[in-house]
Amino acid sequence: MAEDAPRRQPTLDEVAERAGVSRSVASRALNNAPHVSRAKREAVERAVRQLGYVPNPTARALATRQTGAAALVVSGEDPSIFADPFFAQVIVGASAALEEADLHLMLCLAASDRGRKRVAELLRSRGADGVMLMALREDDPLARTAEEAQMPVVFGGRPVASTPRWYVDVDNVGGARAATEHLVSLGRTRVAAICGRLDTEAGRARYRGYRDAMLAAGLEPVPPRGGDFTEAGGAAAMAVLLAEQPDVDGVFAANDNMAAGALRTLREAGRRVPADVAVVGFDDLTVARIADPPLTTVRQPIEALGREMARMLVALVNGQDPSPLILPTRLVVRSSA
Amino acid sequence: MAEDAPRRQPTLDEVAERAGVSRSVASRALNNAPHVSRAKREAVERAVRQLGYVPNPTARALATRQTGAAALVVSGEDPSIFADPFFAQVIVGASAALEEADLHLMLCLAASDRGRKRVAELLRSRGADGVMLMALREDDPLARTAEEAQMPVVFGGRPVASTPRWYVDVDNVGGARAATEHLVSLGRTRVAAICGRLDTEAGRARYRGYRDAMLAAGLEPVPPRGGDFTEAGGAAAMAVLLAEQPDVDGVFAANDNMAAGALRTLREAGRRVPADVAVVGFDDLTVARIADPPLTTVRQPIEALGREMARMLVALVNGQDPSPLILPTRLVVRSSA
DNA sequence: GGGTGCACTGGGAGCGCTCCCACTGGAAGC
DNA sequence: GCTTCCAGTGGGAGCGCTCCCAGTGCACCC
Repeated sequence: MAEDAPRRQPTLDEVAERAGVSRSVASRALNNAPHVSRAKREAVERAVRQLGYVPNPTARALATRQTGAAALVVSGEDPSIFADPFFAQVIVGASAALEEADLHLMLCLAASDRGRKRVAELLRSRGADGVMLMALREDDPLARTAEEAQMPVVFGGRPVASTPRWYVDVDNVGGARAATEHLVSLGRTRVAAICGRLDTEAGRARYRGYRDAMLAAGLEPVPPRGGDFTEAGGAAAMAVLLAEQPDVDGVFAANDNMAAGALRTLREAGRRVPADVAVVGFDDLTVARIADPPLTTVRQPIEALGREMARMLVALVNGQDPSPLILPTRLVVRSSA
Repeated sequence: MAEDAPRRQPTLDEVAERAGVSRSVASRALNNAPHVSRAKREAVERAVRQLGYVPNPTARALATRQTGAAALVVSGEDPSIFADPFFAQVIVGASAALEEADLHLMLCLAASDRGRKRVAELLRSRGADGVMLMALREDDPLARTAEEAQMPVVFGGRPVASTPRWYVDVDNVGGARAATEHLVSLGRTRVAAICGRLDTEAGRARYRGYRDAMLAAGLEPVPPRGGDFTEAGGAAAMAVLLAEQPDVDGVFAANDNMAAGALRTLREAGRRVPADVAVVGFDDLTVARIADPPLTTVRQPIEALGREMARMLVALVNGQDPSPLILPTRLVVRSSA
C-alpha cells in the first residue's frame, strides 16, 4: 500500500535527514561548495544515490533568481520564415554553446500578436536569464521591449534602425562585394542584383556591397528593388530583369533561394548558366549544392553565428562586457559563375 | 538617489498593498478566479498597471508545480541531423500549438553524451510539464529514461523497438506503397529502392511499403540496403544501383535528399529522368521543387506532425488520455515520375 | 593559558507565488 | 426570527531551494 503512494520526488530535506546532516550542509555538498567535511560530503552523496534525488530546478531558480535558460527569439510576420534551414543551423550552434554553459534553450517564434505578447512578457518577467534576438524587421516592436528589459540581450544581425550594444553579425557588405567582384573579374559588365527584403539590414547591406563593387569597377549598378528572399521571388525578379535588361550577363542574388529561382527562370528562358548569364548567390545552404548548375555563392558561418551569439550571452549573464562581433564571409566558387 | 536603486520587479504583495487588498485577493484577481468583488478586482488591475507588475513565473511554477514549458527533444548522434529543414517545420507546428496552450518551448538537441545527460536530468527533475521526443534510433537510451520519467511523453514517429503509449506518426508504409504503385502504373517493371537508415522506423517502414507494393504487382523488390538520408548517400546508392542493375527504370528513394542525389548521379551517367529512369522521393521539402526535374514525391504533413504532437502533449498535461495518431501522406506528382 | 583564527555546522529567513481554511455578513428559505 | 448558504475576504502554511549568520569546536600562536 505504502508503495502505491504517487512517489513524490525526494527533497533536499530528505537527503539531509538520511545523511544525518543539516539541509545547509547537504546543499553545499551538492553544489561542491567549501566548508563541508569529507565524511559528510560522502554521506550526502550516498543519500542522493539511494534516494534517487534530483534537485528541483524551479526551487533553485526561485532562490537564486536565475532560471538556467536562455531564449532565442525569432521574430517575423510569417511563421514560415522560420522554416528556412538557416535558423536550424543557428540553433545548432547556439544549442552547443549553451550546453557548455549548462543553460537550456527556450525557442520563441514570435509570429502572431499573441506570440509577441508572450515574448514581451517573458522579457519583462525575467523568465530567462538572457535573450538572443533574431530577424528583426525595421519596425519590430520587440527590439525596444528587449532593450528595456532588465535582462541581457544579444542581437543576431543588426537591426535596421539602431546599432545595439551587443550583437553578432555576418559581413554582408564584404560578402556581397566579393560576389560582385567575382562576376566582374569574369568579364561580366552588365551585372544586375536581385535584392532581398530591403526592410532588413541584411538585405540592405548586401545591396550596398554589390553597389560598392560595381562603382569601384566603373560599372553602373541597377537600382535596388525589394525582394522577399524566396525562390519564387527570385524567379519573378529574374523574369522582370530579363524583360527590362535582356543583355544582362551576370546576376548577384541576395540569397541562395532567390538565386535558385533565378536559375529556374533563366533555364525556362533558354539562357545558359554560366555561359550566357553567370549567377552568384548568398548563404551556401544545401540548395546551393543541389541547384543545377551548383551555385557559386557566399558562405556565411551560420552555425558560428548561433554559437557566438550564445557565447556572448553567456558572457553577459556572467557579468562580463563582451564586444560586438562581425563574422567573415567567404566566396565559394562552383559552376554557376 | 532613491531612483538609483536597482529597481526590483514589484511583487504581488506590493500590488496587494497598493490596491488595499490581501495578497490572496490580488492573486485571485490576477488569475480571474471567482470570489473577488468587482471593486477590488478593478483596484488590483489598476495597481498592476501603475506598478508595471508582471507575475514571476518561477515563483508560480514552484507553487503550482507546473513549469509552463514543454520540451522538444531531438536525439541523435550527429547534431547536423537537426539542420534538416524537417525539424524546423516540426518546430513551427509544435510552437503554434503550444502557444495556444500558453506553454513555452524548450528545445533540447541531445547529440553529445553531455546533452543526453542534461535531457535525462530534465526528465527526472520535472524541468518541463511534458516532453516530445523525436528521431529515436534503435538503441536510444533516452527512450527508456523518458518512459520512466514521471512526466507526459509523446513520441514523434514510433521507435523501432517498442510502440509507446502516445505517439504521432506519419503513414510511411502507405506513402511508400503509393509511390511504388505510381511507378508501376507508369509501366516500370525494374523498380529499385534507395533506403534510408534502417535503424529508424521511418526507414524500415518505407522499405516495407515499397516491398509490399512490388510483391502485390508481381514484381521482385530489391533487397533492403541501409542508407543515411543524405544527398551524398543517395548519389552513392544510385551509382551502386546503376552498376549492379543497369536496366533499372524506376527508383523509389526513401527521402527527397536521397532522390536529389540519385538525380545527380543519373544526370552524370547520362540517363534521362523520367524517360529512362523515373524517380520518386519522400517528404516534399523545398528540395523536391527545386530539383531538376522537379521531384514526384510523397508529401508528409510535417508541420501537422509537430502540431499534433504538441496538442497530444497538452491533452496529457491536462489529464486527458488521447489516442495515438497516424497522419496521412499524399503522392505529389511532378516531372520526375 | 587565554586569545585569535578558521574549517565546519545548522537554524532560520527568505525567494514570490498559490491555495487551503476559517471567518464575515447579507440574502434566501422555513 | 431563526437557521442555511454562499460570495467575499485575509491569514498563513507551504512549494524546495539558497545563503546569511551566529555558533561550535580545535589547532595554533605568543
